[in-house]
Amino acid sequence: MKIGDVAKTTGCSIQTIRFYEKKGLLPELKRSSGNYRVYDKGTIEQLLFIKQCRSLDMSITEVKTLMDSRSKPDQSCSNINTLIAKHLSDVIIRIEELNELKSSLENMASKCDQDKTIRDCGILNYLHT
Amino acid sequence: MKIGDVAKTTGCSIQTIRFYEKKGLLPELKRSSGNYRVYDKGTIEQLLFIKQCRSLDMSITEVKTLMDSRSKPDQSCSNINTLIAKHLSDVIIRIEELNELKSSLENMASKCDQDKTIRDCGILNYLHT
DNA sequence: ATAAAGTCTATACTTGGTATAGAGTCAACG
DNA sequence: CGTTGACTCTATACCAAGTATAGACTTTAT
Repeated sequence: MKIGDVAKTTGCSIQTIRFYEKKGLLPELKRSSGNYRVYDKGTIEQLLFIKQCRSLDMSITEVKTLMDSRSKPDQSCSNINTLIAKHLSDVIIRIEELNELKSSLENMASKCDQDKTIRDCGILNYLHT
Repeated sequence: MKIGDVAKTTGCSIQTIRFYEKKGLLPELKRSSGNYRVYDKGTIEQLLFIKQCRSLDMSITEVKTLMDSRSKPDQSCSNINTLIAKHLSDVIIRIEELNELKSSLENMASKCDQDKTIRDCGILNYLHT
């Protein structure tokens, strides 16, 4: 399988696949006689795993940690639980931040309507305070 | 006033102030004989304005738009209202995305507890699906 | 044989800063 | 007057997570 096929199958772009490889997320890959990357089913699974993690907003470092764990099947998975718990707590904190932001913006938006001049704009005056 | 004083007064770092200048947010500044940047009260106000906008998560481009508007006091402020409304709607969309993310993560976290091996980790198995 | 499509590497760009290196400036102290 | 220390200058590189090119090479199809 060549990189174009992999891109179609996984939905990752060609550049992204090469980018993940450079970041160390796709180990030990072979090259054809013409120096083309050669992929197998395993790589596709790995890419889908990465995609799944990324869709959950995990960083590449986090994904790498998870993938490294997979190669040590007899170890405890407590660090994985911890990683996910930390990630979840980060998301919750971010939601709270954004909710406060939303209130501020709504408050500010209410200070003005469309039909004023810049000079009298309630939003700009609010920001200028 | 030199850049260090401005940094202390505004709470922006020295590098950040120079960065904003390079981005065109701090116009027409003077230099001392020794080529030091010289600031006045106006610049401080401008920096606080930028800081306020950034604390509302506006992009530098958005801030620039607002600052450019301030120099045309007789124009309508409708584009400012539009800018803020768009920004608010982006924030709301992001909150919704993060709430879905949170549900997914909670669901995934519930698939496992701390005391399993990597092989049997409910989280990894969930992600691998 | 040649043209088109695919792939290769290397590099630059994005956002909003942060962090150096190496050089120059300024004030104070002896 | 010299020199030390604090401050500032420019230029450059770095972060995340890709995206987008240029220019060269390989493979495929006609």
